[in-house]
Amino acid sequence: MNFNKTTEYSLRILGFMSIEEDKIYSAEVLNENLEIPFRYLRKQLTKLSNNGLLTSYRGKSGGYMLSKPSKEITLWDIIEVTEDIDHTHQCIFGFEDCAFGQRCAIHHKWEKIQEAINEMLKDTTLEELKRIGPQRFISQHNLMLTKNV
Amino acid sequence: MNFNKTTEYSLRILGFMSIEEDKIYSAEVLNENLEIPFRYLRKQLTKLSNNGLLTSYRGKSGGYMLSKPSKEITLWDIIEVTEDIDHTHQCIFGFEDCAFGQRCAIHHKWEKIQEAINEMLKDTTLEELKRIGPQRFISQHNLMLTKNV
DNA sequence: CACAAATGACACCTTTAGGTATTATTAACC
DNA sequence: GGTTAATAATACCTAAAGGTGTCATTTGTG
Repeated sequence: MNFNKTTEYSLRILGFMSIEEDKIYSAEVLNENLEIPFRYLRKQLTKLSNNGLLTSYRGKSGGYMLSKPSKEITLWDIIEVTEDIDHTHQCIFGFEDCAFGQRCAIHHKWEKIQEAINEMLKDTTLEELKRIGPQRFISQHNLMLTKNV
Repeated sequence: MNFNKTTEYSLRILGFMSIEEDKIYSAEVLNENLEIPFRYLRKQLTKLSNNGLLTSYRGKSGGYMLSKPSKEITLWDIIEVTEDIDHTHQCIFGFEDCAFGQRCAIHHKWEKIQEAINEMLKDTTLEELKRIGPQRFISQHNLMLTKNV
């Protein structure tokens, strides 16, 4: 009952980038601030670009920037890219025809929760994540660095 | 954002068994009624037994039975066996220290949903699943059989 | 134009969840 | 007690998610 690592990473990346949303961030910089394996981070960034969440700038002094104002990017938008299953209507038993056919006994309960989740995801924008503040992310990194001192 | 197959299967198994909760069901019978690969089903059943949700009877005319009245087994009990992560307090960003340390901006929203889920899981017992009725499960199977006619 | 510093594409490796196969053990029933 | 029909244990296989490595392409700048 949680999101996969790819979603987690994407939320972290975009959350961090929304702190200064007009800035171009290189993969290098993101790697220094977020705890995500460098190659995988790179892969993710290209994916997020290809799916229109980021604009990428190639060549020297290139990098990535949010493609839209942070307040126009919802968590839902992000998750649509990173989780490929349809999570709007799913039967807790995993029966194919449950969502639209015969309902299982606890379907209504489960549906209510799904709706609450979806609503939350659609209502929450990256703007809201700014409040995390840079120190939130950076502290993680420093923690690792200071260990080596 | 959903449960793994193992959880799904377990809910299906126990849901089906709660229809006639005093009956002993063999793996064979369960396999005829639920769409779960036989070997994997067997494995699951042993696991559910080892974790106290089912009582197993070995030898001829053996099988499995709910270890407690269905109204005393919650979905939570089941999920505790089948999903090994701690899903009570998790940061949507996957930061280790988020749950009890510095909170991320949307943590409270996420926490509310988690609580709703947990509450639902703890409140719902297998008793409630009886209402699915046998035809709910069996129809799935018949669907496959009739295809071959 | 050449070099350096960035991303893009694509193939490959690793770990884990999901699924199989085999052999051992148990217990009812003749 | 032997046979048969069930579960138990354990090891192995497979597919998909997570993670790496290499080389090509782009672009700012001396």
